[in-house]
Amino acid sequence: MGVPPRFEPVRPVRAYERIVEQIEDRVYRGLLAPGERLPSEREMMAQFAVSRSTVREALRVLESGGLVQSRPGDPRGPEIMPFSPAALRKSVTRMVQVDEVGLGELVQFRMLLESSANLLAARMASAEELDAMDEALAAMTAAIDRGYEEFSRADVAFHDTVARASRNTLIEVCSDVVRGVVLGLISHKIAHSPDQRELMEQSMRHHAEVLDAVRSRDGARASRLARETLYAYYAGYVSEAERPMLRALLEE
Amino acid sequence: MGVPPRFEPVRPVRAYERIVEQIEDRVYRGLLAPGERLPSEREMMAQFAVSRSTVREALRVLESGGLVQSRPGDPRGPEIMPFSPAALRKSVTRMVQVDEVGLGELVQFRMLLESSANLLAARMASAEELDAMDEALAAMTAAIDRGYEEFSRADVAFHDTVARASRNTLIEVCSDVVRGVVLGLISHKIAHSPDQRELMEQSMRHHAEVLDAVRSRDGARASRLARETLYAYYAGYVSEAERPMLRALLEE
DNA sequence: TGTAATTTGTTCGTATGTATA
DNA sequence: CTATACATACGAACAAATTAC
Repeated sequence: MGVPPRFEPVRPVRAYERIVEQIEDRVYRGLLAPGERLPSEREMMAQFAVSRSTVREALRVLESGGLVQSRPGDPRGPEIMPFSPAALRKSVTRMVQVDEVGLGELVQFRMLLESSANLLAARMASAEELDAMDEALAAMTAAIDRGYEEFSRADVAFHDTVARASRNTLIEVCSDVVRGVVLGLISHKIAHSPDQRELMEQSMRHHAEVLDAVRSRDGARASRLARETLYAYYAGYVSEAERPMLRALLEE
Repeated sequence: MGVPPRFEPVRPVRAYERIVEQIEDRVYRGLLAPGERLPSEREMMAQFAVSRSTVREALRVLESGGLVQSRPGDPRGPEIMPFSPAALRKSVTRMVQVDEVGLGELVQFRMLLESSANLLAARMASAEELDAMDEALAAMTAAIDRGYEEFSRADVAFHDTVARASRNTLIEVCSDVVRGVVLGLISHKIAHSPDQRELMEQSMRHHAEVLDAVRSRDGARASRLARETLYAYYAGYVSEAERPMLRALLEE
């Protein structure tokens, strides 16, 4: 009404960006599905009417986003890739690297993600998914004697199963990403911990409790257990200044 | 123990990737801060001992990740950029575009994010932040007469203030991203809604309630209000099949 | 199995428009 | 206003890798 219509600042659009847009658009519309192939660089050079360097810049950008993958000498052309959380993981990793976020915030975020995942899993999990959790828990138990590496893999599998049972892909993917970043920051500390075996046994008991709550369809308890367990595990690695932030999620 | 050590599959590392790694590494170590400049393409071509095209491919990848920005004719060279959630937003947008996640999951995720943001804001918000929320709410009230565009901007400002008060950058950024994607999917429906004015007034009342709960340091209430408000707003746009997923977050 | 054809990875040289000093 | 240095974009060429016959 009283607001004068204003123009937007323009940034020169480079040739390779137009190519990226066109290809992204086709993928989004489903006209180009994972597994299918893009034309060869020389073919695209002709279709887009640009030089090969320009085509290659576009391909490098698409590749860094995980949308395509090109391999030398492959006459079938660059491959359209299925979705992968790799790009998301890189973004979060960068936030951590440039000190935009610290370990405390990561753990806090993981607490709220897993808390929600457990709540939803308790409500939604199918019999098959409960069985899968059983298996994952058994794998954890068996892995205690085989070292932290193996135990960590089984632990990840358990959390993955629960997250998938939440029936929310965003929760699933974000949990995976944040868990990966947290482990990347402190897994070496755990791996060299003197009371490593006790940590694993304690973890196993906590996971058994979670599974029990999920199976009993007790979402509130499963949710609370997630927060408590994560706090018990990671609070020691978080600076004292950030610890009250984590406790805020416990006293609900 | 019994596990035979296995080799990892190798992917040929291309020249431009090594360049990207070196530059990313310097930025992560703080040796290259936002605002600083990279050498010119010709200079890098000499330092990395590669061709111009290779340097350019690396720069395009870094640019698509939001890490640097180069402009034609600028003799100071490509600029190191501060962190921006643009890359994160793009990843999430892609997940939505390829139908990996639907509106229901997005809204559910937003419910748990804002629920947590409100909970933490009630505990952590400073007097200045409470004042900022007051201002944002006043702006919303004033914007009701100026149309949905303006109201939406004020609404976003309010949520941003609350998210920032949570003192968790991940929550802040993810809320911003998911909110943007959701609005991108349905803002045109709201903009053409016949009972638009009533929606805005209702929204304003809900936000006033949230602010009251935050100011009273009543985290549980602020948290519950976030979930209820979002459900009341967006459930109508979500398919009936997905709606029970949202309700699961209400009955806690 | 080996060979030929095709493709990508990379380099080099050049022309053009643009921003800074 | 001019000179300089820059980024954008083009095109040709060679080596290495992959597929297919």
